[in-house]
Amino acid sequence: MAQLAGVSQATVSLVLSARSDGKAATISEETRQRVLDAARSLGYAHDPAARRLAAARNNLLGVFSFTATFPTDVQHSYYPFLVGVEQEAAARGYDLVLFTGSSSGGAGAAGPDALSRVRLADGCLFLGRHAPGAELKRLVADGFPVVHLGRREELEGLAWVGADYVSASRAVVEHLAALGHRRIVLVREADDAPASADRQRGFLEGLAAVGGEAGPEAVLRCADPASAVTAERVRALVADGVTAFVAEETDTGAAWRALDAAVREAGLSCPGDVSLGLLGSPPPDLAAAPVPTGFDVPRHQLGAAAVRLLAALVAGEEAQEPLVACEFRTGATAGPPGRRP
Amino acid sequence: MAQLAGVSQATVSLVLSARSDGKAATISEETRQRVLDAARSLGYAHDPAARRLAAARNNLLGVFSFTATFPTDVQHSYYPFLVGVEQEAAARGYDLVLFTGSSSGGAGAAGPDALSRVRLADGCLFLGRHAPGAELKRLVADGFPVVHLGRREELEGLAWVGADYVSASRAVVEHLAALGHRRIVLVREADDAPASADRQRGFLEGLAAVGGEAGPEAVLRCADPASAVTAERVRALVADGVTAFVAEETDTGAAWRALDAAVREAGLSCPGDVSLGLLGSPPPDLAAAPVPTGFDVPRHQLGAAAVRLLAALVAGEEAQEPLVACEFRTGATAGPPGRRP
DNA sequence: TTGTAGGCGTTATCAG
DNA sequence: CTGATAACGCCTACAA
Repeated sequence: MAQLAGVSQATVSLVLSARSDGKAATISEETRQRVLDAARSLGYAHDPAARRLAAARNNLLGVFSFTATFPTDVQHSYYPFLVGVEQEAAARGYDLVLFTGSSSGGAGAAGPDALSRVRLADGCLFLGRHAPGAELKRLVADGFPVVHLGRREELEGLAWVGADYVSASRAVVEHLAALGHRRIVLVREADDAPASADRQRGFLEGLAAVGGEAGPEAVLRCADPASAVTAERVRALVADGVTAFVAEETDTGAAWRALDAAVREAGLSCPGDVSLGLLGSPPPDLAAAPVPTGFDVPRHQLGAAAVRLLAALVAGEEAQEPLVACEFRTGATAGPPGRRP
Repeated sequence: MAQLAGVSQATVSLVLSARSDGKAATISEETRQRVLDAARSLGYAHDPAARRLAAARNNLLGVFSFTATFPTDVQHSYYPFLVGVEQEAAARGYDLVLFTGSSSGGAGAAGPDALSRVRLADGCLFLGRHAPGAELKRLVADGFPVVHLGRREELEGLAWVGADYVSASRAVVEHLAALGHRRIVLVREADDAPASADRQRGFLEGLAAVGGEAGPEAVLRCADPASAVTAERVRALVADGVTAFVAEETDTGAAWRALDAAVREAGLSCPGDVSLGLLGSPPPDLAAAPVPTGFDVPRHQLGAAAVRLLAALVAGEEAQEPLVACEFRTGATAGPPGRRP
């Protein structure tokens, strides 16, 4: 302890914690310097564990992901989010501690106290849709600041930030409508993720707003897009008056892949005969193809927004707007409706 | 606290810490179950901070990198190492805590206690060559388990793991020699990194071992490879009897780039007229080119080895072999010496 | 086998 | 303005 070197005992706490604090006048300059010198010569530093134990702040923000943080398969990693998280945290003077969920490989990860270690930090950010509700609930019930990255409304009181898929999807439809399209079909997968539901909702809203036909036949919900969305199917729909298709983005990109393949196989030219929209970003392996009209999820900004919210919670402030706007991408797959064959 | 639910008070500590411990006979099965049940129903879990403060283990391994952990420029990130680190940590039942060095953007990062927060964990792994010696020294002096990823012998008592560049470089030279080369030139940059020194040493050792000419003219040390290694230079050397070149790998890949460009510009065919070796892996943007004869740094394994060493230190065991072997890559840029023009 | 007491390093409260 | 003192939650003897 530094008090041995100086003369005081827990006065050191005052001078050390009030480093750049506002209330600096509470201690005499002399002892202050004495303490500072002693601390420096001893190479003294706070013990973060003790500091936190004593109900103080750590200046640490936790990040917990339920899949491996550094997957060998770099495909669906949270890297882009984490970039934003790290930048915003740095900007706000917070340090990051990343808890890897996959660690303790099946042992601790599954255990009931898998999440307890996040209490090392002042608050924690959760990534991934597999966050166990019960544990999160307990955390927020204990008053521990928690933010979930991704819409999560089932859990009462759980703060979250998410992309505004509804508005973004709607904007894509409106863009198509502005080009003259009225009969537009959404291709989506069968699984019921909030992100899918949001996109469909935005799609239907957009359709309704522009006076398009928003009946149930406007959405193609298929368990296996590859086999459901065939060339004949597309040809038939086009013959029936459909002039544009939009696909939802998923991990696999199955809907977009199927749509793309079917149109190509049907011998339809893309911006010419039919217009295509993608409710999200194309899978990396299709990035070389003509860039799809659609929108990009602002992953960096989402990460940053999550950190902002978490910082607010830690500081005891109120939550702000959880939705982050997506960025419209003009792309090259949408044009005026082709003449019906 | 769980004692309210059960009947005991710190007995809970015994049963909870002896979870899968060897000495299980120290507590009666009945109270044990009672405590366990109470803990489960209350959702109780250790407070990691308190646990650590009480001189116990956390089961947390720290990772500290001095550059951004998630750089926007994905070029020189530690990602490949971290993959290995995460896997090995998971395999050993450790959880990972990643401290981002760049956070606290210039404020806390530079502060004297920037490293103090790693004490939250049972030990810490340091990545990057900018680790401040003084702070590391203090950490090891305090008996805190520390492992540095990358050779670091100047700091007495600092444990480290690194790639065996010497042997790997030597192997490349010996491969060339086996093909018949005797006059080989090393192109390296001027800056004095341990990794560069190691490669040069291995190069010279190899040359000496095969009876090649290992004089000082065998290594081209240039501040700016691009301007120093020109087509004429290469042509002159070849005319003088040099049949093979090797370049060191660096962040920028400048040496290899320069060599590659110069040879091409000199109108020399690569496996035909001259053989080329790369002491490391090619930069990503040159990965499409014919794969260079050389070696790959086993980044995953390095990360894993670092975790193993750190775990050993935490457990109070002794350090093991710090060097990890690189993997020879046959490649397509080396063949028998061409006829001298 | 279990409960009791002391201490880990820090902050917060409250007298001097 | 400063110095005691009591938590914070847990662990490790030691005593019952």
